[in-house]
Amino acid sequence: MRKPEDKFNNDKKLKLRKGLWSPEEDEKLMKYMSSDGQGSWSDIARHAGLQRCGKSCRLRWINYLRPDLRRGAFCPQEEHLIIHLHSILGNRWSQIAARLPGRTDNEIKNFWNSTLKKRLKNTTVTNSTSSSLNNSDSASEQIRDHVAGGGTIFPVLHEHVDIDIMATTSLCGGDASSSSPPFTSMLCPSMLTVNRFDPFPHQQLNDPCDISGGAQFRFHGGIGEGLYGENHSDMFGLEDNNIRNWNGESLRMGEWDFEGLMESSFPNFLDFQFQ
DNA sequence: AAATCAGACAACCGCGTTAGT
DNA sequence: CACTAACGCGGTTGTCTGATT
Repeated sequence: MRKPEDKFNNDKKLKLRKGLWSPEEDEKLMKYMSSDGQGSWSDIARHAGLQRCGKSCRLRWINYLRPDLRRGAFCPQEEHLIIHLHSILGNRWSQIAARLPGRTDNEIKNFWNSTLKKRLKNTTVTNSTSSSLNNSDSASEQIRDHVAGGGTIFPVLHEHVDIDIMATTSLCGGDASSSSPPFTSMLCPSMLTVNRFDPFPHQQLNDPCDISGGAQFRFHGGIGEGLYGENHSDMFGLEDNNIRNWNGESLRMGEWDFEGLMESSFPNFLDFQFQ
């Protein structure tokens, strides 16, 4: 046992709040995390004066209050990255989130289920009238199968890629040559070998693509220019034999099963040519 | 203007894993 | 080694909000 239950747990049994967080609760948690943010989550919940279980506090912090969160709409680049990562990793949202700076697994999961899945399904239906799509994940499964078989996702997705690349310029602002790169530069090989990403990238970047002032990342136009400015920090979190998630924690549980696949699939990704 | 619907997002729940005793 | 609290993840549900009728 990590820590014996103490008298506090008798108190907490009175009643724990559930449901949406109030601004006051947010403030309490924020204040506590910024000053004494240590210990187990149940400790934090108690000491911050919250009538919440530790689990709820953890979730609130990770998904909403964390200062390094990048909030707002997903950039087209992020969308493409999610699609590709999902094609490789499946519903391993935490692993996908670990490669998208400032995004949470919950956010990505919601985005996938509410937006991308439908869009991909439509695209796939449009592109392959011969195949039937009976279950809700068939679009991503088709993509995954395709990637696993050595292909790229682009034959399936090229229609909306064209659209999104067009949209990139207006959505992300800045000059199109630097902030709206084609995929070939977005996924340049250097991204696969450089440093793991900085957990607080907003401290060193000023990105026109940023929407809300949270964590940021940028895409440069040229091969050899990496992400995260001068650092070439790796949004894919690949470095040596160590990988960390967005909280800076080491990943566990067979995640390396996917890293090889990740690396081997990205060169295929680069085969794509814009029309 | 009110009712309904759909999409997006926030939060909870259950389960597997980790780690301390 | 067994037990158990804490943690982390993915699936699911609940709530809110804007669009449509």
